[in-house]
Amino acid sequence: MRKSQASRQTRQIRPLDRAFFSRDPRRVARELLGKVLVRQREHTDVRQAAGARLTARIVEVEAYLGAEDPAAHAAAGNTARTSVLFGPPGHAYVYFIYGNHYCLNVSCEPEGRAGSVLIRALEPLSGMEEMAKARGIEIHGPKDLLKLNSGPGRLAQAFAITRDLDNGCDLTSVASGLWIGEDGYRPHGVRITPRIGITKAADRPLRYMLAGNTFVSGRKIRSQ
DNA sequence: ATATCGATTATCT
DNA sequence: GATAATCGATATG
Repeated sequence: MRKSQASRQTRQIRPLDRAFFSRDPRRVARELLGKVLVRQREHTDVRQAAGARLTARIVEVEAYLGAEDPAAHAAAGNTARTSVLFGPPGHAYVYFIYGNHYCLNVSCEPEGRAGSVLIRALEPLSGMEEMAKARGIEIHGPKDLLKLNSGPGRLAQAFAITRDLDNGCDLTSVASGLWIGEDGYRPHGVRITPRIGITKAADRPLRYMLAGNTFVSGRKIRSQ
């Protein structure tokens, strides 16, 4: 077990409140590191056991600053696609990209402003078998855990996040079946770099990650 | 080890 | 018609 990983311990998880998200996305991004994404499916049949609870710690995010940020989808204005970004904070903005992948954001700032945070990588805590099944892979060793949630498209697939089902859902509500919570974990260090995979405003330092965490997306670099 | 490329579709020009 | 907040496979040193 590498010491760079965040704690695997899972205490009780309590959802974050709306005020947490009603702030500048840079602030929200930094403070989301170490929080936990939870997927608990509703079961419609009483005789059927509830699905496994999927939980994973947020280790990498990016801030998007709203209408004035050229790299943000909100720069195109309030359209059918981006309306969630302009709505109340703490809601899921799910978009489809490159014909293949869904990505999960959380809306930030008070209603009317379109800042958001893109969730880029998670460290799995529970439900790894379910995640692997959703990803269409098998886990044979510790290295395979890196393929579950390290990358925005991957984590969306692992958590079975789609636009039809999850866009606009309230991430502060346990009843949503998809929410973000706090389990008492406190990050040790935060590292900040430019955002990944964008062409506009590509130099701004708006990518936040837990320093040295193994589950951050992208290639591994020695000496950090 | 890094580099390049194809997949596949919603959205905007 | 072009581009995109990506991933995985393949090629090459």
